[in-house]
Amino acid sequence: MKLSARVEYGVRAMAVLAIYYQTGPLPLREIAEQEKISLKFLEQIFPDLKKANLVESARGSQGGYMLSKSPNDVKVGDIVRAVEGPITPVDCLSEIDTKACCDRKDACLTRQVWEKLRDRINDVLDEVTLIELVDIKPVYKSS
Amino acid sequence: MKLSARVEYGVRAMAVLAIYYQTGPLPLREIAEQEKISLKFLEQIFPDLKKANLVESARGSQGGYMLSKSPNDVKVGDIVRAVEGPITPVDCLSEIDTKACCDRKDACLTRQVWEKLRDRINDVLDEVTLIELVDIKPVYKSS
DNA sequence: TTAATCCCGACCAAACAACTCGGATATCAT
DNA sequence: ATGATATCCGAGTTGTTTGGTCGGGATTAA
Repeated sequence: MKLSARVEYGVRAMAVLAIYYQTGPLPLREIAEQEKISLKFLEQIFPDLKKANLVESARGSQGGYMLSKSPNDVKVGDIVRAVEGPITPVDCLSEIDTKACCDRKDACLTRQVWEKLRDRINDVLDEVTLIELVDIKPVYKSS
Repeated sequence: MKLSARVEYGVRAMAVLAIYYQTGPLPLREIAEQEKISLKFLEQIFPDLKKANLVESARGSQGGYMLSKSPNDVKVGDIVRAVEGPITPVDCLSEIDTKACCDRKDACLTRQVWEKLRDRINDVLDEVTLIELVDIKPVYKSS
């Protein structure tokens, strides 16, 4: 039940883009520096975000990436699914890969739990948008 | 966001044990056959279930494993945590491993989502007990 | 033209997952 | 006692995944 570094970095990077929303394209180099993430690794992640229409890119000098819609409308779930693919706690649940499923589909005692789990995970991740990540300022302890 | 085969097998095995509750110890060989799981692999999983006091063992001939409490009282979450350890979507959240956490703990924008996610996952898994897995008979399609 | 940027594909080392193997030890039935 | 059947224990193995790196190509603003 771990998220990959890809996802973690993807969400962090998108949060940064949310902060710089509507200020023109932001180069990955900037994000990499701010978030201490390998530039080359970020370069691998962003094509996925682009395919999912979450970001737009501008090539060449002064180029970079920008959100393709308001931070309001970008759910964390969108990012996770874009970067890691559909969320399936067990392979058995993936629609495409029905052969990997247990043969006795109907009799499978555990299937229901994993379905419930999958749905709930998607729910939580879809409840939070980039706005919430960026807007709610953390409270610094005075002690 | 995948569960390991260990967990999947662990839950399936515990479901079998639930069916045979109070009929004496059931050898892993039986479970392995019924669920088509490698015996040797099961042997690796069960010590964890025992450490978590979910099962008791009887050694030697006529031995095997049995639930140490009623299927009512065994939550799927208990099994998952026993077999895979505490559920932490990102390392940053594990209490023990605070050094792995981002230095700027309070300022971390994404932490809140992962905390929420972790809590919800635990909630779902704790809502379902072995009884529900075993009691609710699946509906076979007539078509 | 040059520097910055996205884009693309290959490569790589370490970690992990999912087993397998070979026994040691305990216990019951005969 | 002696097997047969179990749990127990630790190490080895094999393939995949992860989390990167590396080198360069294509594009564009200054």
